[in-house]
Amino acid sequence: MSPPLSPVRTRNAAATRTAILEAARRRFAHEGYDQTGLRDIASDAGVDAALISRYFGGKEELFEEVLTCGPNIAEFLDGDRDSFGERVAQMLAVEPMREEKFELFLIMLRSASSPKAAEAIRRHSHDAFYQPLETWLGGDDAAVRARLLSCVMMGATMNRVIHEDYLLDGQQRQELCEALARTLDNYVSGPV
Amino acid sequence: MSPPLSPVRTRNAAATRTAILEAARRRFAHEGYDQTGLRDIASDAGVDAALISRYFGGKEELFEEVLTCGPNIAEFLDGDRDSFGERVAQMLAVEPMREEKFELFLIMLRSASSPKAAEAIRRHSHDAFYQPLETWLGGDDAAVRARLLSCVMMGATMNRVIHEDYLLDGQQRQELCEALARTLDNYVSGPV
DNA sequence: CCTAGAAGTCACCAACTGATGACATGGCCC
DNA sequence: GGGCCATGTCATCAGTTGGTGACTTCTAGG
Repeated sequence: MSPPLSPVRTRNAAATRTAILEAARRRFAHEGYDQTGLRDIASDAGVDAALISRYFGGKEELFEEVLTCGPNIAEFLDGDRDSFGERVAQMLAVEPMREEKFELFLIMLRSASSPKAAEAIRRHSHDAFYQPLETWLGGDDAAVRARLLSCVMMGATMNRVIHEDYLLDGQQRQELCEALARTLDNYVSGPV
Repeated sequence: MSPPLSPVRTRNAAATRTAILEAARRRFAHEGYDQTGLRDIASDAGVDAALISRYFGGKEELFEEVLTCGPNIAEFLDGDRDSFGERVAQMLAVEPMREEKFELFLIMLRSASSPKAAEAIRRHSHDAFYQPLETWLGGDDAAVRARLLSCVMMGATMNRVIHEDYLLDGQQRQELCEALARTLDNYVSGPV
């Protein structure tokens, strides 16, 4: 599927670990937990599959490690508060989905139905998404606002995953982006 | 998992087909395509697993049949246009998720990551969700409005699936419901 | 009552998965 | 240079899955 990430790597445990983690993250994001086999990850990382179980304990532990060492919501929270909606909407509706920013969403969406992965996702999506978002929002109804934001972000990603944007042309995507931005900004600072 | 749906059924092909379809729909909705085995469905339907392949051709064909014979968006489109937001938001945020109305969403969310099921989902979600919704909305920007509605509906369902509502209490859920209703109604008839 | 064929069951297959223990190999320190 | 241990590979296992063909059993029609 992918070219090897670290072409030169000679018996360097740390580098091998990283290569496995990166390969796993990409696989989990683009195919989901169930559809990703240890042999796939190993092949991408240029490593024998047995090594993964030895390094991480097993597939589930690898998945947890991928979640905890990966990107989180902080990226979206950086920057001007007033342009939050526009920044996020741009990513959700316009930017190509292969972006790394998407990986967290994709992993959650594509793996949430696997019982083995569900608990890790639930925990991580709370700790590395909801909680920071809620704190960033502040105020009494931060929890509800965070949920509303999450609904739109998740739903927009889900729709792109299912339909791969076949249904909307560039113009419509632009309109979608603007509408999403308004909704998001409203959830951030408007009346709930 | 579930009690047999048709306790008395003696060599009645049509009834057996229906029993299999119902069992499959529930399984696919609550566990997803990958996690559901033909043996699980057969067990729920009180039938031998071999019968499923013989009746439907295979798991993929069964899945397609479940989608096409199941509920669609029409249920949400019935009733007063002005109360659309409230009705849908009520379902999304308040009503128990075991409701049959949810099954279409759950099937899509929980099975979208399976390549075998993805194409059927894409097609069905277009034919039995987007298209009717777009027609119902009407107007030049119906496609964009349909997408916006879909984002919120999908996202809200996704969040409930992941977090099972642990994060919100009754009061917050009520606030969430009202906010969702406003957003949905705005997408239906407000300025996009 | 009896048989033909539908309805349902059983045993089994090949493919795949995650995992494990035995083995090979290369780099580092003395 | 030589041995040791971390690093990596190989063969293989047990479990599960979807699928298939041969078999049994029950019902309907004569």
